[in-house]
Amino acid sequence: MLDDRKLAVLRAIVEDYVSTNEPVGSKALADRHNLGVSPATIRNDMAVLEEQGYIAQPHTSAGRVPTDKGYRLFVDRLSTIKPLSSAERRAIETFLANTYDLDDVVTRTVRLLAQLTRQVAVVQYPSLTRSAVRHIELVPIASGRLLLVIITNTGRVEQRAIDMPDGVSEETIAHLRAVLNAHLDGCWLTDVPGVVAEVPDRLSPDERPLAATILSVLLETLIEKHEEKIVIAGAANLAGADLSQSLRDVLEALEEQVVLMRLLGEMGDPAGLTVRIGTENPHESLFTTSVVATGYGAGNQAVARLGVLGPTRMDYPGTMGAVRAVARYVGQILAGS
Amino acid sequence: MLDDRKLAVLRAIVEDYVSTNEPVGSKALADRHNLGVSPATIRNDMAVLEEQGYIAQPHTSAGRVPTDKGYRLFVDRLSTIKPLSSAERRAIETFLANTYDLDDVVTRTVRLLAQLTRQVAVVQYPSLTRSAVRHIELVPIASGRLLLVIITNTGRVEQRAIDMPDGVSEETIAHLRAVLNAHLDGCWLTDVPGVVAEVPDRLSPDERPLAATILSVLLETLIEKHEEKIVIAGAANLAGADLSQSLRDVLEALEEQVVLMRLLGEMGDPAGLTVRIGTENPHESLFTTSVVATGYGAGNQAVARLGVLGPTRMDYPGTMGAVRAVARYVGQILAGS
DNA sequence: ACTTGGCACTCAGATAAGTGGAGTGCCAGG
DNA sequence: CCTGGCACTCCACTTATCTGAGTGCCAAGT
Repeated sequence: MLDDRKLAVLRAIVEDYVSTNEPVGSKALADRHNLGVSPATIRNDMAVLEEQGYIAQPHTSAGRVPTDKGYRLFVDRLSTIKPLSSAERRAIETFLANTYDLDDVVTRTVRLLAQLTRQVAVVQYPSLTRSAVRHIELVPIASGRLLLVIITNTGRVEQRAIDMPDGVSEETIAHLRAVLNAHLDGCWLTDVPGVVAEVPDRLSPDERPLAATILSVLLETLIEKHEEKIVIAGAANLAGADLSQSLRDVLEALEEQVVLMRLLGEMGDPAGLTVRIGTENPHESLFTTSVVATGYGAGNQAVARLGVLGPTRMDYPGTMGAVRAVARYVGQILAGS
Repeated sequence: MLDDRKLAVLRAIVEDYVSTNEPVGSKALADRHNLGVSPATIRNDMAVLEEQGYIAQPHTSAGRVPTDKGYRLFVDRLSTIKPLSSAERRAIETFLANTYDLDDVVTRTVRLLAQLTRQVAVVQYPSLTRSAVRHIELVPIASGRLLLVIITNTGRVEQRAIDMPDGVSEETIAHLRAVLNAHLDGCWLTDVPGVVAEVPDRLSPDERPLAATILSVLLETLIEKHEEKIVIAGAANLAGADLSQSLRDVLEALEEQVVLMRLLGEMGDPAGLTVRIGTENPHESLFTTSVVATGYGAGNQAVARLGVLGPTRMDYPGTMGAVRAVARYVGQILAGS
């Protein structure tokens, strides 16, 4: 129902509007792109596109602007992901070279993405589910509290403080530590719940209450809290873009962990790029923004997501290229360290 | 040179301007505050205040607006820190109750401050210098790397990955771990450098290269990196305030660790409240903002700083009250856990 | 059946002009 | 030293007018 030329017109409208930020008219289109037809013909095509809901005019007798539906079609069928320039590749490499640890990788990645796309970058910490327990440490700290530290083979460290009943001896703690490590060392996180269930059998009755507390905290930390941490950068880039929605709402949404989680999206297609446009977003404050996200992780195992958020009027091919490239590169780094 | 009434006029101008965000004129002043004199008299006083640089008019025949110098005088001599309402006190307590660990305390504190003051809150992680080493862990992770984990008695956990030469045995690592803990357990961080210097003597020659690497990373982590981490919240609150400076610049400044550090200020007067107004700030992007900061820490030992940033047109007494109250409360929590 | 030039029409945004009113400075009298 | 009065200034707001980019539609051309 949309012939090739109409699609070409839509593509041209999206491209022009993205680059100029002004409603684009039939004459301008005919001039800038050599579509081989006159403005009048383009007007007819635009009328059809508008009727189908792909474009709209801000007011009578202004040019056309793509709708969310128009961007969607553009992304799905009319654009090819733009590979990075060599300068950009070099930027990635220098930015991510010589990373120390996971925190370091994540922090640099989010800044890199923000800088590369000139938008707001969002990076989720790699999930723990693909990693294994490397070591568990129990350390008494002041005033009847115990610090539980879990170290994984991906270099991630989780910590939680636990209230401890009075009169627990150093020996008890040492024993618990030994037992926990004996059972859990090398254990895949996905197997932890099963293994944990067996632990109490190896303990003397008076150790069990404390052990129960520790184990429940341990499970909670590893299983439930395992995907919560998200980091953002480049909020300043929102100031330039004119969100019709009040900027404040968007900034507020970005400070809510919960919203951020949903924004990166369920891991439906972990590896592939996800693009969510305008009202496709899960939160009303983000109806004038688009999100380009993808999974990433060591090798090709996607264990977390990263992406960028910007106005719906964004350079999709470029942004998608940058997101994909960064995800791949970070994957290599995670695999190699 | 400024008699009492002129000071009262200045105070009234600041208060009115802060609450209305509009230049305040002589008539409005006479109406809203009972200064006991006529608008004409106030006009004369205002002329003097303007000549001295405490207030200014945006244009002829508009009301007056306080200058940075005017705010400074107001803060120094004309205002008393406003104690919190009981509702606010309750908010603090519920917000900070049942905190798990240091991360938790800091995260909640920064959000609390942002919410309480409706401005941007900035919290620096407590410095390590007042704490002692509780435990040191060495954990081999994938591909020739070693994870150094340092746990302090304040519940803080630091981690760094270290490249390891090939062929280091588990026993070597275990021995190093034992030696390190034997020497450093309970050691005040300020004493660490001295103690570290002695360690190599207790090691066999083939352990020394690796040990040297570990020790240098350890020193670096504890001593140099110890004040870097800063957390902010409430950036959305900037959207409401109309910074004459482009909002973008301020947001950008807030993403720079370095700027944030200088913004909280040198620990000149660690305990007291510091107020930095407009051009007193260290960074040009922040010339239209003010910062209210203070030191905080377990007990009355100030080991880090926290504060808020907002437009120069801010409610100084209220903000100062909130900052001071939060700092005190966090101090109690840190001392008690 | 599609394309094209022509033409009347619409409407947001810019420019110009007019008006109201808040606020000032200054002066002369209490 | 304070006060009321008065002339003056100038921003902010409203109204009026104009312009031009862009459209929709139609009739003629291919």
